[in-house]
Amino acid sequence: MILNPRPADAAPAAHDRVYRALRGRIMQGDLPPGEGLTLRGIGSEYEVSMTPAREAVRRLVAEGALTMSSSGRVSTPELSNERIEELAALRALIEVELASRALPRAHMALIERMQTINATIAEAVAHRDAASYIRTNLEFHRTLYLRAQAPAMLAMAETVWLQMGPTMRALYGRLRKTEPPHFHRLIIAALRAGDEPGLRLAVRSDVTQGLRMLAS
Amino acid sequence: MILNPRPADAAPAAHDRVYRALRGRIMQGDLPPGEGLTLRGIGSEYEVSMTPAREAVRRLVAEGALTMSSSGRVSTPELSNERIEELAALRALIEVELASRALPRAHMALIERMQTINATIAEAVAHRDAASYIRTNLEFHRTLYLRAQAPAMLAMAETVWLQMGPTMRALYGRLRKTEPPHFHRLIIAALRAGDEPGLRLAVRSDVTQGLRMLAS
DNA sequence: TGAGCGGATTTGTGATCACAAGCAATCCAT
DNA sequence: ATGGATTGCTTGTGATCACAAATCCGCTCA
Repeated sequence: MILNPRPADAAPAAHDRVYRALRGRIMQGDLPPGEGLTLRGIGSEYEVSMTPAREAVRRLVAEGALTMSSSGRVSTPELSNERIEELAALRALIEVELASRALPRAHMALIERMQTINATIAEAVAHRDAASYIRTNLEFHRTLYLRAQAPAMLAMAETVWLQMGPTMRALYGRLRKTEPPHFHRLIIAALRAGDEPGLRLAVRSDVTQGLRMLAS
Repeated sequence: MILNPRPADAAPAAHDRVYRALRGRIMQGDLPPGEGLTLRGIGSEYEVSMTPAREAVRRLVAEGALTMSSSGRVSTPELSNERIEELAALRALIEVELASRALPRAHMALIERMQTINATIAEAVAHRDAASYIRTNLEFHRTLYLRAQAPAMLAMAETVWLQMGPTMRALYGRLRKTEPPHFHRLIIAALRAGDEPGLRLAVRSDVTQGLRMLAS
């Protein structure tokens, strides 16, 4: 019985390649809010026809990563403050639960890996590299949450990240921040200590800190 | 400035019509888990070509309402027990928050409407009408959550419902239940009393009761 | 100077087709 | 009679095209 008919080295489907490329760019804030996209433009950029471009866009719209006007034009979303607050609240709910579930499985090797990622984040902050900052920050969280063994929850969390991508870029770009992430150290400390309430608080604080930037 | 260029009475786009029809059938448990779907079959059923059928399916797959094998075949998902537990936990997290946000805005008219819906649910239970039960049960919850004024959260909750649709049908179908929903009365009572902790507990209990059916 | 208008262009939508891969029923050899 | 190869049908994918609607740009007229 063949379990995985598609070999790992096979060429991925065109629509999936386009989807992944666009998704990565959106999630790490490569595209500013309100950026317009056209099917023919995407198609020529990735050297495919309109069909796979349309499927990739449709999927991203379904995930909330792109918005579609009533006439079918697609663009990156421009989030209202209310929606940003909602998405931050969702992050807090879901990611606190993910962290809590990951805690009993978080061994030393994982914590050290997170510390390494955290060092990379500090570097990105020092170099004012917003894209690298966002990408590595998400990697920090994902590394922890993968241990929760909860794929549906992780997928939900990533969907929220995706929706906030363009806005995050705009927020961090306007910010003159030099200090490395404070709450990440608290997260790591709580993991070491096996301190579940402390971990929940640290994750919630880290996730909602963007809101404070917004309010200022 | 034209805010909504597409009049309300205009014919909706074909792919959207197909999407809505399939979504409704999946969410209310019309399709059993593991049911296979074909693009040409969907197309002929709704009298459209493969293109809109493909877009509707692609969107439902992105939302987790359908699964796609590595060869591209689509079917309703057969959820593992671990995934059902995850989805129930997500429902508990998100819907408790939605209920909590709706509480201060829940006026008498809303509570009475929910009681009316609850009566319809009792009828569905008495008639052993699983599809009507699921549909009306979701309407009960949605009526409350709409008051939370949190569209992103509501969308997330609906996505979870969608993923559980086929499985819910299978669960309720195998159940020999005659009593109307107990926790719905607790929800209504907590709303009347303005009792937030009680409301949170009642919603959490109602949402996770399916898990107990699964364990038995 | 600016608002309204008309045509040219861009853009999304849906249908159709060619193609390759999957799947199943069939047929043959042992 | 049974296990395995093979043939034919089914299915998803991607390209292309026609079409309608939206958008944009330049012009005109107040």
